[in-house]
Amino acid sequence: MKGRMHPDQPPVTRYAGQQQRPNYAHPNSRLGRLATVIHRDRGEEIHGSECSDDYWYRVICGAARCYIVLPDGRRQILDLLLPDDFFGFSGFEGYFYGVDAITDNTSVACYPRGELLALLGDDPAIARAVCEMAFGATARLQQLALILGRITAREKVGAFLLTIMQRVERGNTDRLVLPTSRYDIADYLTLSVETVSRSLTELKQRGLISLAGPRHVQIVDRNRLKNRLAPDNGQSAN
Amino acid sequence: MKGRMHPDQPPVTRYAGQQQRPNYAHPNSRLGRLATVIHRDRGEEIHGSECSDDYWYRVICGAARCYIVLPDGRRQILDLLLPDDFFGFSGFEGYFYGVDAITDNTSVACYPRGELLALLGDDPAIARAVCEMAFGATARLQQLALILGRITAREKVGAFLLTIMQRVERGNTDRLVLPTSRYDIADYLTLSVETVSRSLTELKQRGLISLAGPRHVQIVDRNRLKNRLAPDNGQSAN
DNA sequence: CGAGCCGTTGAGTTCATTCAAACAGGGTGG
DNA sequence: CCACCCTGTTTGAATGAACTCAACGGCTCG
Repeated sequence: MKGRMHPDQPPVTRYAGQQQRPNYAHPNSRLGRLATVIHRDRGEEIHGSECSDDYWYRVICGAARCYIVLPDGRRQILDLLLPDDFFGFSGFEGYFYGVDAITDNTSVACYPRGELLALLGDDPAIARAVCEMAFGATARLQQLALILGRITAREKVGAFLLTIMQRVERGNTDRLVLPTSRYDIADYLTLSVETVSRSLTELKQRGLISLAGPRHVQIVDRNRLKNRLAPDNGQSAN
Repeated sequence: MKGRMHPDQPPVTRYAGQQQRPNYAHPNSRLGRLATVIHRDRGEEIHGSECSDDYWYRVICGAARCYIVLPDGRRQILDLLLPDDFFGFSGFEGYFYGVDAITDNTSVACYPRGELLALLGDDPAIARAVCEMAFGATARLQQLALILGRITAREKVGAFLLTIMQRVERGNTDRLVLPTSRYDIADYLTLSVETVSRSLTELKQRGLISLAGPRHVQIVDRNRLKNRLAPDNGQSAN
């Protein structure tokens, strides 16, 4: 659990914002002084709902998963956080939720909710920065809802690959090193691990992607991956 | 299609924020002057992606649905907007999206994205208000992702009922008048209409809810509805 | 080497979907 | 008043897809 798990793990310094974003929260800014920075290796808990306060989280380097444990014991990952991504849980008092590192050497800034809210009214720059981070979180959640709304497992996995590729590689290339395990993908897409695995091999066999090791993905046919992965269902709903 | 659609529709003035929120955007405030207010009846389009600008939307009275049309023609509803709810699409350039009224006499304020962003740095009060609206949108999207993450259709429908009940009735009662049709529920939960209908009748037959007309729902057994609707799966995931 | 985790593949079952039909309610017009 | 249409909702039957259970290979680490 400690050392390198996969020799092909990506270097954790890669920049991964959705749009370009200012470099908020320098350690000596007002926002930065509010934060508690936590360093963790893969699989270790960064924060959980048993902590006394509610927090918002921002990944500094590495990657993290924000999840909720459902009443039936399953784990739903609500967000995958790459550097500069921001996330806060809202209205989940009854549930257990938490943030784990998914790569080694991950650093996360934790902002106490109340104090962060109190700062909003004081400083327009802070409010603006927080707004933009919140919009970034909203954008990722919209993407997740859209992916979860897909019908077939192949479509979900395909949309996941395209989305995560956009965030990790910023659209510069067709190759991707996944920061997530199959289990994390499954918990993110609400699929079983087996189905994720089967979908990936099927996408490979259809020539839409190619795999070089479990985490090295190359997009071969972007259009087919984006548009119609279901065999055939052309008619609209409603 | 014109007059009152359901005589039992709740008065549209009911307050429906997730947490208590200030009354932003009075028509004569800076934020209010930015807005274009649109009035629509049930089923009419409020705004769409063919419009020249990107907008953020806030429901003043009535109810609305924010949706995206997927490449396969299906419609995914990303948010149901009740009074004072705020929503903006992010990063869906390739897709068709829109906002429709789902009750008669619905009014929606449309804020042009660029101008709204420009205001953020100027006025801390505006930035704070926009922040809180964005957090509200984030909270609803998290709830949606959590609901979509459920396995069975019964669980999805049950979670939907509890969530929408919380938002419409604010937890004061066990009775609810749904603002949505079965079709809207289906597009929100990514289910077929038939499955939504079947799930509701099954929940009724199990004694978890009771139905008086298609839109009158009463929660009978809140705990069972919340916790385990699947027949039997006690073991934890992971 | 054995233990443990991750990933893949196979076989059988469950469950949501599609296709199809029927019913209820509102509205209109003969 | 009744026939008719249209929308929304419900129910039935059959198909198909993802799930569970199970097993195996690869890899790391102790």
